[in-house]
Amino acid sequence: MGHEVVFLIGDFTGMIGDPSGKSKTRKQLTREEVEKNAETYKKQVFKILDPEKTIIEFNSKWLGKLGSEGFIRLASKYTVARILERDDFSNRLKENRPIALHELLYPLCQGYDSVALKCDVELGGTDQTFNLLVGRDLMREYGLEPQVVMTMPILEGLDGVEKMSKSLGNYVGINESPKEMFGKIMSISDDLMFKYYELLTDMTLKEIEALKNDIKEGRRHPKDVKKQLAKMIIADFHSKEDAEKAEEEFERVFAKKQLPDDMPEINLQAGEYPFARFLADNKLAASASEAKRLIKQGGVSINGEKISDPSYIFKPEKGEYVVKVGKRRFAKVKVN
RNA sequence: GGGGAGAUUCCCGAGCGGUCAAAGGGGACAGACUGUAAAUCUGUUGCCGUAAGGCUUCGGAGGUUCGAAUCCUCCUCUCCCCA
Repeated sequence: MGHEVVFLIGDFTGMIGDPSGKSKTRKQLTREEVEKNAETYKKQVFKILDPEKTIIEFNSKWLGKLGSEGFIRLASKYTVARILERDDFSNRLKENRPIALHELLYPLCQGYDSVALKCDVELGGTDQTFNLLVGRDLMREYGLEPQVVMTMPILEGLDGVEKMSKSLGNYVGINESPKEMFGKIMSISDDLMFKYYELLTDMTLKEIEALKNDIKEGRRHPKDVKKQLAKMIIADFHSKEDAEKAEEEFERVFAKKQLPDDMPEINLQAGEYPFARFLADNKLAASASEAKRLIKQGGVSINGEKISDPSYIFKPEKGEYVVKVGKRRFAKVKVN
């Protein structure tokens, strides 16, 4: 329809921190952090968007120029009452939690982006509805045709509760290895899997419905359907071959309990090592204390043999050992 | 400007001079079960140490005390009420 796609990186607004859905004041990012993030965003979007047809913009370009005067003028276009309509603000107010003044400015800044870009349409998650609508109001104030707002459902994270986000640690990263992706997707619940089908694949709702029925009537096993999901997603971000490989690897390691084909290697001299210390030093456990706990709980093995003594002394001789910690931490120990 | 309440381990939150590395819940991790599912059950959850034990932690800095998360002083931050 002759639209241009602009992928906007909020490098300026990032310094405020989006208060959306947050119950507390968000940590402000420094210039450097924001710039570093921006680089990784670029890398990630082009896995999906066509670089030829996408313009990347940074909102510091116009917001940075606004200056104190410009900011005051911008702030004069909106009222406190209207800003406070926002759920997270009014909730925080009600519950006597702090709201810093700059947070109130966030929606205005984001709205001003639409003014600066003279947007026709802005897309965002449903959690962005308020901010997107402020954009419309501001456009009107600045004598522009208000943009059309399109929102999409929020993708839940692996826990199935919170929205998927890096800071919550419940995410699958676009840049992650096929292997990681596969594992993470396989660990979601069956219910959540359909949501992922909806939001992350090109399958129609009808097809997904059919899938649900197949499972319900026993024609397909949920595990296979989930594997198919994982493969589809990996094919999008990596390739079909990578997806196949990830599946094989997964089957080998978890279904057949064999070893992964690439393990981090640890080189060692023959000798005696307090085992817990050894695990901590090689990052297989956060600390020696934690390593001891894991051993006590039966989560640690050498060459498939469970170690149960927390004060075990590891006495490797020349050769190779496979150390397994928990379900998914492996290391190959090479001893000279 | 005046008055009041508060800051506790990853998060929420109890504790109010020794029995506190600190209840309880959440999260996370491990084990059982399984489909590495989810749910459930059990356990673990500051660091060092083979252990005995030691060390550091309760907003920050001092102080009182044989002994402080707990008492005092100052500081920082947050919330409420009045102006």
